[in-house]
Amino acid sequence: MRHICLIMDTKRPTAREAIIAAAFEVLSRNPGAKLSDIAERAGVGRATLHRYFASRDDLIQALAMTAVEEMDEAAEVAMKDARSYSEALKAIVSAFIPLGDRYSFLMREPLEESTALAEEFERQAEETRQLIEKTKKEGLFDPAVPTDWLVQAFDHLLYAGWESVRTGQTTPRQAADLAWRTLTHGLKA
Amino acid sequence: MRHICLIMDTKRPTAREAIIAAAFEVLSRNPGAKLSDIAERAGVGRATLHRYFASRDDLIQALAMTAVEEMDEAAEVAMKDARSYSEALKAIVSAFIPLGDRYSFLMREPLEESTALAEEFERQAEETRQLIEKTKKEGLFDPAVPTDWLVQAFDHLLYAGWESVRTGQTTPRQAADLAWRTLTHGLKA
DNA sequence: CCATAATGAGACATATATGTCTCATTTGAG
DNA sequence: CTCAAATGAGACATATATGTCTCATTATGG
Repeated sequence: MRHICLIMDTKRPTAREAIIAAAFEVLSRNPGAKLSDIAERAGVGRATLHRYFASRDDLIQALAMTAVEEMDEAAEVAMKDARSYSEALKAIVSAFIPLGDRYSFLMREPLEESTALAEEFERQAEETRQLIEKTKKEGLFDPAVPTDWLVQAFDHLLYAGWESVRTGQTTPRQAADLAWRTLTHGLKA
Repeated sequence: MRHICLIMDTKRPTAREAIIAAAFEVLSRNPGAKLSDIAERAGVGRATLHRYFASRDDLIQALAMTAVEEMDEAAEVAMKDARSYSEALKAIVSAFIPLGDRYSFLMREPLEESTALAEEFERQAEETRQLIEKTKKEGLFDPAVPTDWLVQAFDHLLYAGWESVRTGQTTPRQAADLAWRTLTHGLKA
């Protein structure tokens, strides 16, 4: 019996996954959307949503966790065939830009406090930090520039890319190039 | 009689102004704070707050309008003795960085729709755009870089500076320098 | 000192999302 | 087919900020 349950846990195309997917869709368009909107979009009853996610915060937290996992995965794939840390960082920019329209609403949520999620955030931030440190040693960035600022600039230029794509000003590819150029060489003539 | 009223409108050290000041203080620490918290901080009753601002949205809108005005003023002062548009833009970065801790919560508010405020936003964005266009003609930026991206990068590096100051990573002066450097020359070695 | 306006305190009504619970129905495994 | 688990629909209770209103008190201008 148990092994069957385990299989079902792994391959469950509906319910929980459908709700998470619907939540991303709905909340990215309207961050204040009601749970009933999300349930409807997911094609499930509101009660079922509550069976999987006890509260709104629970759901938001699950979304954030999903985002972290997907970004981890995207980063890993992007770094796979990079020949240097600098190439890897650049590849990550390109890989993250298309994720913006799904995740950007999370920035407006008052997350925090949850230990499990906070740890993941911290870990991911630390990984970014260390990758940037390594690119510094490769000579990509001026060692005199604080790594903290590099992280801030990296993050916010990513957001700028998201916004740029969202408003139709650029394609994801263009946004990635512009963000990378800004970070490394700036925009001077 | 009327002239007296006019004078009172101009010099009113209490009530409305106190509420706005308190709202900035309270909301920048806790964006979801209750109106009663704001009223208390302002030293007025909740009813009085409602006499000046019919609804929460009204208050938020007034805060946004205040922010726009203060940024206009800060920009004007900063540009006063600039000898070029490029210098002016740089001065604006320095002038805006210290404003972050008061205004950043406004980014999380679902503003929009209000005609008067939306117009101000649009005007200010357009002014930034045109200033950047002029710095382009002075040779500060690569003409091949879309002005839209320059505006995005400008805004988001400003936010990066705000965050950097807020978390104590840098002083406002350092943040301004780093943001400017990133925008113009990037962070390469 | 007077009269008007502004204020504070608090009761009151409202709205609305949220979370809980029940029960009939459906689904899926054996 | 049978039964247990999952689900949907919807009633129900709850919580809480919000906005309104009243009235006694205070402040202020004349």
